[in-house]
Amino acid sequence: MSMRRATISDVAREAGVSPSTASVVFSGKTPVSDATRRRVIDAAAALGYTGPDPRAASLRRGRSGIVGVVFEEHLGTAFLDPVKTLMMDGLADGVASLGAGLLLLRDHEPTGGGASLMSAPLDAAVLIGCSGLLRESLDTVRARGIPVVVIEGDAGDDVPRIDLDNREAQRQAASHVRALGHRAVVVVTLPARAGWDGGWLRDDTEILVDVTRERLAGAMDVFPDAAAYAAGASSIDEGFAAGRAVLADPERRPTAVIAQSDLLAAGVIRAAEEAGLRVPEDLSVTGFDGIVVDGLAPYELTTLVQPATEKGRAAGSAVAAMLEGGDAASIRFTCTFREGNTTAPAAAHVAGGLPRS
Amino acid sequence: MSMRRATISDVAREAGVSPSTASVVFSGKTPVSDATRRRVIDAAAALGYTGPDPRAASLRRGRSGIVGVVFEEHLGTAFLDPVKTLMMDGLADGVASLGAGLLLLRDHEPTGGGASLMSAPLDAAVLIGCSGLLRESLDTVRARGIPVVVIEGDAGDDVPRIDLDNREAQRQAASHVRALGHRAVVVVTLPARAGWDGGWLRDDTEILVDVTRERLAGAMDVFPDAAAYAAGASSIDEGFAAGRAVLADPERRPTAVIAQSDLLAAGVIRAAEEAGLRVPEDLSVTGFDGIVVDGLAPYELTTLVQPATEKGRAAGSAVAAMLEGGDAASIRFTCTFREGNTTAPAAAHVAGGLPRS
DNA sequence: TTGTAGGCGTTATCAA
DNA sequence: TTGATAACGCCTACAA
Repeated sequence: MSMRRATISDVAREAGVSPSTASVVFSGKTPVSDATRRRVIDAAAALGYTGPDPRAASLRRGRSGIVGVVFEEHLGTAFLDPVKTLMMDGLADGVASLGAGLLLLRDHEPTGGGASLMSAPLDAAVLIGCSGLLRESLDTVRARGIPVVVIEGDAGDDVPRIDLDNREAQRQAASHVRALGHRAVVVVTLPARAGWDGGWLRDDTEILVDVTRERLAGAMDVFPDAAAYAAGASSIDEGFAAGRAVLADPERRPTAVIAQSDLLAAGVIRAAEEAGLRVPEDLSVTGFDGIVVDGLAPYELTTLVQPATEKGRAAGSAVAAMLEGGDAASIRFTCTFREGNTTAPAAAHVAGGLPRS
Repeated sequence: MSMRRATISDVAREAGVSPSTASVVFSGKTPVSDATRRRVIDAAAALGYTGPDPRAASLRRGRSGIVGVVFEEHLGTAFLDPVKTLMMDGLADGVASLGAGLLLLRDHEPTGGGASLMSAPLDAAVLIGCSGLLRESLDTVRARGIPVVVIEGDAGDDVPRIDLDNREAQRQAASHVRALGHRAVVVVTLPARAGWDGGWLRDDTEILVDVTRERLAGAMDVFPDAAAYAAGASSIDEGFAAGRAVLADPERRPTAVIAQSDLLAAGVIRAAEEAGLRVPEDLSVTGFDGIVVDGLAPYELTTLVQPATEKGRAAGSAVAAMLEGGDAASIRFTCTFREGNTTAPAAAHVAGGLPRS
């Protein structure tokens, strides 16, 4: 029973046609007479042939139909973030139009053995994030001559990027908060760098994560003196911890918190509730992302809606364009400000000074 | 500048050795003298050759180093579930030892064009879930003669499965609840089938999802008369909705809710808070999964901890075993009961009858 | 330790 | 509409 699998030649022979004709029946690239097609199909069925071997096809065509997606974290960590999850969906769509699938890759292969950027049969690669490892991954991919797109990362000039107007968007939310009369404002930011544990940002703290820096700059454009607390990750729990820290001292409580993600904002709201503060009456909170935060109802965050799915789709399209031989331009997406029920005018009596960090 | 990429033959020629020698330098499968190696490496560098073309190598070897993971939903939906996310991590580990990567596949290709089970260069496939489509996917894969493993799904006898002792585990939690004196208990279950919108289960409701059915059976073993409300999905929001429905009528309120997932349990707790009930004093709640529910602190769910990462890793190992030519046995994992602070003895005065659904 | 030879299964090209 | 031919780039017996 150890007979080898049927090949297209076997099918052709069985059907009494040439291999090229049989091939064409499966690829549909050239007209074939109905009678011939029938014979080939039947022969295939008889032999249990289920179609061309993708490996051979990809060698011949020079395409594997696979796009690598490189994460800098554990897959588990990456997918906990709804924004990335949405991006993946968009990306899946984007490359599907190209007839490709997504291969998950970690840029820091733990076991050393796994499929890697070096050895996977990729047509193209999408890099996500902005760590130092990205640099390395980028070099690998480019050495292989594979088209690459970077989402949310600084990759040098000749690599198309998919970006967001982080600073402008955040400035918009901050302006909204300011227009409501808030003066005592604290920013709760995303991590300052990989391995960050949470804590107040000082003037000399180096912020290595682009997104964090840009959004913070946007907030500072409006509130130059605002203190900023960088959370350990983008999650409700970390937001909660940050919120506790920010609201710890009743004397120095802000009347508004600008959070750099919806999850962080949700955590801050929890912390406010714990401290006996009402949102938005006693504390206004803004988020960033515009995702659905599971379990946050009945709050609707005042936030910046980013087109996460679109970003993924755009990356897919960019990759597709490059594979067609074209040049993919970088794209900068715009966030949309959405007012929810977590911001309200500042109560006059609580306006007070805040410490500069 | 449109010169074709260098091949291993080019490198060999440049280095003054034969192609096979050059090949061996890259694969390391055979000893090569240092001098030769040097020459080959240098030649490669000079030509910008970055290693064997994975497409050609995979044809020759008959292995692509790619394992397909088939989901029955949108990727976004799938990854919102922390359990799946953990499984993916385990799976990534499991197949890495095999030198493979994970290719994301949706069993219901929306655009029709994308990489599919039919055409992707897979060495093996892992199917997750238990819908009707699984059947179809399974047939496709097996027709191709590709090793396959099913996680949490009924796949017929000769397909290795990775399973959980759902019924026994749930029975254990139910027993705990019963030992605490609860008699008025409602089960909040996972969806009864794809497309389920949430609602009470009646005796004649057909439950098409294995996990739902098994866990429910476990609860019914202990509380044969318990009513059951099937949520629309495993999320806090759906749990909240279910909780509202379950707690709606003060006259018929249960003293304990057995939820089939931690996310659902978290939602039920929210609903309880909303209804002015204290957990666990007025209402005991149990979950299932043992994940970290972001934002649930300070509650610690009484729950069944399932080895999600292990499940993924086991699937990876099973696949690896099959690729080695061996037979992979099905594995059944066991959950561990963990008591948190969301269950407490039933208060005597609220013991009351519950309607049978 | 190195080289030779043959084929992995397909498909693009061109001619019939 | 069909068929012959020639790669695609690599790897592995096996021989030297």
